[in-house]
Amino acid sequence: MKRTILIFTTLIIALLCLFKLSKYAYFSGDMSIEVGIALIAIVFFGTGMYINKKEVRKKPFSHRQVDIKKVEQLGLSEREYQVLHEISMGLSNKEIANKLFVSESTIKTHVSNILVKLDAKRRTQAIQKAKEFNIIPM
Amino acid sequence: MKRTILIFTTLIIALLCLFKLSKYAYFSGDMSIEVGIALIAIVFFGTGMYINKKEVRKKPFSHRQVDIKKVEQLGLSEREYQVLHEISMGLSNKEIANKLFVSESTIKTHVSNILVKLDAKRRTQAIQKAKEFNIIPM
DNA sequence: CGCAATTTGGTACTTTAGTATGAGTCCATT
DNA sequence: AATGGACTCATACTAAAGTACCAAATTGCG
Repeated sequence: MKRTILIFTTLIIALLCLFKLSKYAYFSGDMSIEVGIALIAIVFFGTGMYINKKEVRKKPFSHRQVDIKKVEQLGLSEREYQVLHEISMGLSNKEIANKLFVSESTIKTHVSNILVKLDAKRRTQAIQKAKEFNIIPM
Repeated sequence: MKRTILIFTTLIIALLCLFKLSKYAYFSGDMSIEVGIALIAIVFFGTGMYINKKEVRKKPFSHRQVDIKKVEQLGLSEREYQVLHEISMGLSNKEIANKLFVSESTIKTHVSNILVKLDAKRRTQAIQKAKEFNIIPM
């Protein structure tokens, strides 16, 4: 964060310098104006990308953590979320049923509800969506 | 990639418009010049951050690259790897068939071979194993 | 060229997945 | 006590997925 402030300060100073320089440059031809604008555009474009990349690098795993809020937002219950997790581990309905000590029918019901809530047609698509929503650990 | 080109085209057009506008604005006061430059700076700064964020989102696990050696090691053919990728995207056999312009039978054959080679019982387990082997982008 | 691997496609079959519907239990809130 | 949500389970059904086996076309390579 300190770094961002520093970069911004430097940028503002650079901008002010450009203002001063531009006052002299404006009357030395039309080309320099356009070149100047293009330069500013490129510099700020690059800076924007640079700062963003820095931010992402700082927290490379933050967006990969489980987003509990998203789970609530989707209306997934505790049990449904459990089942979703087991699905993502590649288990069949029967295997999940054995693991959670319930019948396969129950798992089927849960899976159907999960598919509706995640707006998925198949369990594989549910895995993909869950990944996108960051609600399963990858 | 197409999107990036589109955004850049729009930006260039916007820039050219600004050039035209600036020619009239330059002589209507000193403030407008600085405001104009600041605007360009902000717009390009924002665009830079936006595009970068998009790119990062597209390949959030770029540092965990696809292990091509592992693909060969597992004996997965080019086509099989393609199909595996589509499976991981949550597509059904029929959807994959349509996407790759082949019959569903062909996809079934590929899937069966994939499951044997990955030692998986289901396609969901194949996805899980593929993740472990780092042979699909996560 | 000829061989091997890949890719494609089919049929017939079994298994798993998913839908629809209904219903009983438990538990917290009103 | 009643209502609603979550969890459970069942039946009956349809739709995918997956297996087994076979076979033809294609492609890459020595």
